[in-house]
Amino acid sequence: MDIPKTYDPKEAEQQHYTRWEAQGCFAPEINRDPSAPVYSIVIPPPNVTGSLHMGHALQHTLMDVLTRHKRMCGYRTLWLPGMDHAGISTQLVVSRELKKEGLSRHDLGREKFVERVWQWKHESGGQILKQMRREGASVDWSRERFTMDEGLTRAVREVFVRLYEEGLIYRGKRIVNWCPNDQTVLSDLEVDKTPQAGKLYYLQYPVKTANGEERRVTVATTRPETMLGDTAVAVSPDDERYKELVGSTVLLPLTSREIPIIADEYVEAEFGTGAVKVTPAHDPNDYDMGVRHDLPQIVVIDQHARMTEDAGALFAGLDRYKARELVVQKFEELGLLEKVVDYEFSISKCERCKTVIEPLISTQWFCRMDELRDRALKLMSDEKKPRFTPEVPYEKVYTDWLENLRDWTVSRQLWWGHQIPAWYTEDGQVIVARSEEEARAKAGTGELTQDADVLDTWFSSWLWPFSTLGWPDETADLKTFYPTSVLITARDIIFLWVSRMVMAGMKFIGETPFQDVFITGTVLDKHGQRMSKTKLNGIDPMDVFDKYGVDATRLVLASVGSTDTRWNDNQVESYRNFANKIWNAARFCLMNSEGATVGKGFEGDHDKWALHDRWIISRLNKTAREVDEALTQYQFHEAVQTLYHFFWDDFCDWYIELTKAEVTAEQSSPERDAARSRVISVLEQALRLLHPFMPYITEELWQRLPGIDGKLLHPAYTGAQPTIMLTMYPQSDSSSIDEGAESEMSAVIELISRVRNIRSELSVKPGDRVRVMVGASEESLREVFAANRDQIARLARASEIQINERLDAPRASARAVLAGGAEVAVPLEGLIDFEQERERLAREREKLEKEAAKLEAQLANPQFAERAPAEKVGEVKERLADIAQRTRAHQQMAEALK
RNA sequence: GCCCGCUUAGCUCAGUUGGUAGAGCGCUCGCUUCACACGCGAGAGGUUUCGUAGGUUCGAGUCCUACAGCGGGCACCA
Repeated sequence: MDIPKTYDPKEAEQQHYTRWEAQGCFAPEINRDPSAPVYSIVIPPPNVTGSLHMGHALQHTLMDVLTRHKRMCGYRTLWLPGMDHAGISTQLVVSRELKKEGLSRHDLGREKFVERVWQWKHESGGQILKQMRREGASVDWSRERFTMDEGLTRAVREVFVRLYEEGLIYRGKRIVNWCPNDQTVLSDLEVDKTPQAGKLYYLQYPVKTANGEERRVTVATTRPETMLGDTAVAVSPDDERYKELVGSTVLLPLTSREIPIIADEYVEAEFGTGAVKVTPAHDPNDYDMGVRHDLPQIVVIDQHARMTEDAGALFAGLDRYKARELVVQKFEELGLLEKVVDYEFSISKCERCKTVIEPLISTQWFCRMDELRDRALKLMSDEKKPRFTPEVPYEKVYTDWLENLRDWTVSRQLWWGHQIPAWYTEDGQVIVARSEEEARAKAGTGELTQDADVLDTWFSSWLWPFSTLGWPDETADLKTFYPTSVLITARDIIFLWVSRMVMAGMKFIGETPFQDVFITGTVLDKHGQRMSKTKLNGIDPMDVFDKYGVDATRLVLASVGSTDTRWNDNQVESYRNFANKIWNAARFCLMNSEGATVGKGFEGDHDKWALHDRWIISRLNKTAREVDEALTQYQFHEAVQTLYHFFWDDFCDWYIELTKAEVTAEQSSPERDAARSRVISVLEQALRLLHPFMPYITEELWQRLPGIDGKLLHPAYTGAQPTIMLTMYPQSDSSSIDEGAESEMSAVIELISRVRNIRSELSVKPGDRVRVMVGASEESLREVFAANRDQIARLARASEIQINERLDAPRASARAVLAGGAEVAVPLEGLIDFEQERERLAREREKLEKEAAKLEAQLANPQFAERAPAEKVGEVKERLADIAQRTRAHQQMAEALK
């Protein structure tokens, strides 16, 4: 048998994925059971411009673990992949490419530019999907979707038309977030507020008084250039200082305008000077005030962030920052600049290009959210859907945000995206329709111009859970896979995406798009910083795959789950070692596989099996149960820990060692065949348990096991090519969980450990065999030790094991106490240093005494005995009795040394 | 300003109905024992202890209150 000593992940990672894919293992159609339950997940569509980062790898790992697990449990499983067209990002990427050729998108024109984007998409887009194959993601590629696909575009138009017809979508003139660089409007969610050090300018406006008396009102601003568009000065209605001025006017410097002083609740008397300049055309709060007081809106900054004609001849055409300097300079010359102070404030920047946002009044399309919002909130309050994991804090974050939701700006001044299905007649009539033909029919004329804007990228994403399944058609996929089972995503798109999907799902299907929402943690760098492109502190998952293997990386990511975790190569290394351990355990089984058959060896009366066989089957079933429970509750870390310890501690450290003598016997025999079959069968079950987490190594090893064929597949997949991913996930059988075997095994393990401890502490040479004398008053315990005499001798490196009712060891023996009142002694004539041994025993006794003192204090408290449940009191008494027994034995041992 | 999370062994983190503090890495000692040195065996390490101070309870890492440090979200910012 030619198996390398070290597992090389690369080979397995190259082979199996293409085979799985080619054989259709990822598609739900592989399941032949018409009554099979359904499990479905839609991927959060990554941007077409994106490449794989740790956040994706984390989400994908969790989705794949769940999908593979359910598939092995016989579910009709769909994990649907796809991508988002990512309007602004993609347009930026392609524009940048054009720029290298000295062109702008305007040079090409809209049609050619969009063609160019599609070309880019085909050639360089979707790197991430290739990388997903390496991750082992078992997505159904036959159902891959893109938000600009024909079908999804149809869904977008359908939704737009329906919402428009219901009056939920409307066109209006409002103040919006404008990015002067990208030349488009942005929703509030696409704007980053970043703190910035700046200046606060105190400007004085002369008041026009009846008697010609000189009086000035001071206003403060961080944007002096906007004063050119001021149409009022506002003060608090309760402010005594200004009360008499309300109703009078000020002469706005640098302009020939006279503007009123108004009173508005928005102004806080205590803040700043208590007087606020009001620029309705360039500030959202001022806009609202302007509406309240019917103030004119004077636009002084245009879409390129340059000053308009209305800003006055002196300023027209200037950049906003140049204009700022000039305004300040002019105020200074006029003696109206009171002071300039340093000031820290938040500034709104475009999420994509980081340009400072300019609030502008503009005509855009909006979606009214109150009705949609109320339905989502009701779903949460009445039915607690969707169920968030972790529930704290995300359920509250979600509902709080919904409660304060405002209308959604859905139009964007871009070329890449879903063009708004609205047409205008020559006389300005608006026709909203599913197609141009429909629009012509509605308008009764062919002379139509389509709205030039496109829809916000999220306007297609919010339909993703059903548009990908064929909606608005009543497709079989929609009926089968909607609602999806769970959504796994990052917390930063709960508002942008998760909440909107719930609203769209309720509105158009009448049902929540997913039962559960699992929010992943964030993978941070080793200093606890977020990984980001600008900080260059990101760790590329592909590099980690190359270095440690995909399976090891997946275990780390599964352990991350929902907690923020600092990335640490040590952890991947430890799981790389685990993969190697699995490899070598299998290597051992395969080197001793002659005569073995997977699935055999555990025949006959369970009670007659050897202890270690009953024990490992019990451990296997408990592990299956715990993994199942952990996954049901999305406790991925728990599942990984359980599997790790089952495989390494129970299976490798104990089961293989306990059976080694039988398995490696030189003479072939039915007993040897059976022992070999048992160990390889347990291995096979363990590989199945591990498969959702470690798809590659488990498949690689499973394929090598003797006797692998289609018969091992889950009944739902009968007829498929043999692969571990279509076997049945081990189900816990409570009748195989044998507490008796587990406690007997603990006694054996404890005995071996105590002898090993003595050997090590007293520096017995590893090769030296020792005599082990056991004294146990309980007959059943003596029987357990006797039945496992050979294994104990082997693992404790003993020449013989003497088992008696009472311990009768030579004076020169090292001793230890076991549970159940048993004792063990290792005669070490000539080796033992009496003083050293007394000290060792004293140390152990000290530990016992400490624990006993603690328990005694607890029992001595009358309140405890009175109020604690009898079961707990009994437990403490039992433990104390055990310690007392051990302490007595210790005293006798110390006596024996004298 | 409002809301939330985190603070447990040197490091990274588990600890889900309150009931004997755990893992991996690192460290110490001993081993090339015929699957594996990416390994095997043994051990130290948390001041009666889980950021600090109180409280509830027979009993608190776990529940409550306040505070501190770190991190996150939202709002405002003339």
